[in-house]
Amino acid sequence: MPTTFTMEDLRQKLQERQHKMTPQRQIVLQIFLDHPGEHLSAEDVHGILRDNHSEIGLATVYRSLELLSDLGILQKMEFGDGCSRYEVNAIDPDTHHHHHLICTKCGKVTEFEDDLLENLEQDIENKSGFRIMDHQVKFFGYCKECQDSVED
Amino acid sequence: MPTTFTMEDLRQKLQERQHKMTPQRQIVLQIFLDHPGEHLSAEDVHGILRDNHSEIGLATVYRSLELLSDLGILQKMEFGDGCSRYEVNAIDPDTHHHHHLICTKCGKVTEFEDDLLENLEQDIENKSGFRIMDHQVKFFGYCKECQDSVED
DNA sequence: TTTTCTGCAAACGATTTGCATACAC
DNA sequence: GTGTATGCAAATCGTTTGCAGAAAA
Repeated sequence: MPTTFTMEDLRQKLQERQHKMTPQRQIVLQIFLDHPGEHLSAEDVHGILRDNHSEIGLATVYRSLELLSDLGILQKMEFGDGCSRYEVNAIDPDTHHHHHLICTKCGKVTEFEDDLLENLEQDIENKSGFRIMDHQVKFFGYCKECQDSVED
Repeated sequence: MPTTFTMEDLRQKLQERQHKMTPQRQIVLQIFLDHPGEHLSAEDVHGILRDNHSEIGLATVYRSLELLSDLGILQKMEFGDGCSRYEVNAIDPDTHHHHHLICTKCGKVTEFEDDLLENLEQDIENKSGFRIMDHQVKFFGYCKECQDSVED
């Protein structure tokens, strides 16, 4: 059982919505499969494509990122650096629960695997009547490396 | 004991950093005190000021919002609607832990009070060595009102 | 009076859009 | 063939910045 999306998943999800499987969309997805654990912006993707000598119009990159997000293949997120960033979702919607640790000094973003929020989600649904489909958690602080230089 | 910031806190924090107490900064803070539980953007604030006939240059609004955030009085956040939004922090850094429930259908953002993440934070610090200062949690799903119309 | 602020207008950078062409189905 | 996607350039929109005048300390 694959833990992440494949090109075949893309083809299938595109078909369901009468969208077309194009080389550009495949390439954009491939970039994310080739860069696990990274949080790529549209410019990042565009730059990687340029390096690969398989350039795609920036507007198409933006359109592909939005489409892949709509299809649930990518997850869109903001880390406060002025642009949207994306990463591949896990296929199982219950497994893609990792949190982001954002260092407010150096800006580095790392991940932390966890599923402790399951209980919390249930609790929130019960108390608020809100039907939760997904969540995003960001922790702000100082990464190991920056803690040394912080002692003020 | 006040649960939120006052004008006097602003004066004090500004002094500590040799910044000046200006009418504009007071007015911007006052807007937030007058609109508890709302998540105002720079444009929102600017619009409210216009309605109040106490207009302030938009650039100044942006500068005030950034300053107030730096002072820890406001909290900056993104809900994916293309602009930064702000709300007043609680004074006690341990009490300002409410989560945001974002309806992906109508876009409404509501709050949910909770402090269940304390344990989680400790756990993360132990396992990752990351020193956590703050966190933000967003839940995406359907609000009560939208659940009725979702049944697909 | 010295330094920091404000307001305006211009600059910016990320993202979106219109449109003619190219391509997937 | 038909409808959707691409690429380009122009437009948009939130936000930042330079600078001269205004105001706080």
